[in-house]
Amino acid sequence: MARPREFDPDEAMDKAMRLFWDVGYEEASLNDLLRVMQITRGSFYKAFQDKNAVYLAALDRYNERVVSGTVGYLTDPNMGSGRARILGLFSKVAEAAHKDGDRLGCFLCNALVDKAAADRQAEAKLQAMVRRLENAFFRAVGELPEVDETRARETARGLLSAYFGLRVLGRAGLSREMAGDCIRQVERLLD
Amino acid sequence: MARPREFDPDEAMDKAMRLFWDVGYEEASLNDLLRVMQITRGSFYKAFQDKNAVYLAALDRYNERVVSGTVGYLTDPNMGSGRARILGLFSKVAEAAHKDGDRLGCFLCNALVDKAAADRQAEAKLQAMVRRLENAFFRAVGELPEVDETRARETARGLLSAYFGLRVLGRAGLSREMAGDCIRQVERLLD
DNA sequence: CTAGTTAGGTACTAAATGGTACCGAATTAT
DNA sequence: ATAATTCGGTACCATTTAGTACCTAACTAG
Repeated sequence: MARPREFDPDEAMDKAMRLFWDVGYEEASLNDLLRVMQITRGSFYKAFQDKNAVYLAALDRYNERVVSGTVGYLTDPNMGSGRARILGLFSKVAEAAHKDGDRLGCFLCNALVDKAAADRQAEAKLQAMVRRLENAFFRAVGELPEVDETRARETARGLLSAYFGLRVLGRAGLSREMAGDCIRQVERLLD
Repeated sequence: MARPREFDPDEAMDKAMRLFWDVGYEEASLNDLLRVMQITRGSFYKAFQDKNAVYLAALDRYNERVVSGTVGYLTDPNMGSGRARILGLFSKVAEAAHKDGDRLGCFLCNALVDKAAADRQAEAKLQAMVRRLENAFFRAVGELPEVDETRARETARGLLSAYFGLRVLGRAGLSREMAGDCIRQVERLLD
């Protein structure tokens, strides 16, 4: 009963997420957002609330799309042993650090560093994602032979920390050699 | 042969570094800087070049003061065995994450995430600091029994990644329990 | 065909941004 | 004392910021 939308809000949100992911909240100006989303101011404020709401939505989207993918991979018994899945994840992260000339890194990790303290809503979302990742590692580690619950939790947290560390080093432009070394250390945590 | 400065540029730079450290480059407005440095616009532009130059100087300062301190600790034979120094460093990091309600984290780590891609001068400084830390870990690891050069380099890089990981988790407000678990995993890398 | 409704586009606003100009104040060399 | 010089403070500047107002375009229900 009115004029239909000429853009796909879902696609636009996706572009917004990518921009926030890449450059963070402050560095992404509204004009930058409009450019990558390929919409104008009018459409933006009609379809969405404001910049901050879009940022929070981008975090949700990252959780639903990317984090869920990672959690799914880490906990999918069809993708090999727990050990293989963990190492596979780290290999993919290392590989991504080399393929993306953009050095995207991990939105969660980036956001933890540059937005964590500021926004309470964002912080809650970020902590939830951290917990999801930790629990996914925990489940994968649980499949290793001879690990009790306590040990599995410890290892999961060590892996989580190693994961973020690799992401940060990715932003520093780590060499293939260095990535390999980091992964070899992760391997040692699994023995 | 002129009016003397009424503030200590060194102290002011220190305050500037703290602010950049805490909130990053973009989030620290010039007014914020002037407030924490306790000087006015006139003094700022007389004593320093511009905001970006102060940021770069803050990175240098962090390198000279904090990174050098960490490197010194990691490589000082008077501070116990290589193993003890490494674990001591991680304990201090975990402790800092709890003492600072501010959740400062590590300026290097923060800057890698939110400024790395943007500024070429900053990036060079950051990569130099990363190398210094890696080499410090390498020297400490070299003191462990039964490690050859290759293995020491690998371990050093694993530790570097774990270090940044813990710093990121610190920004997420990690629990004391979680920090302990992460450190226990670091311990396993040293066996 | 028309009235009603919503989207798209743009001119605009108030506030904040980093940076400059320029003034008076404080000091020193003569 | 005075000239020279640098500092501290502030008014100002152009630009950019996120957000709003409002008009026209496009569509649908009747």
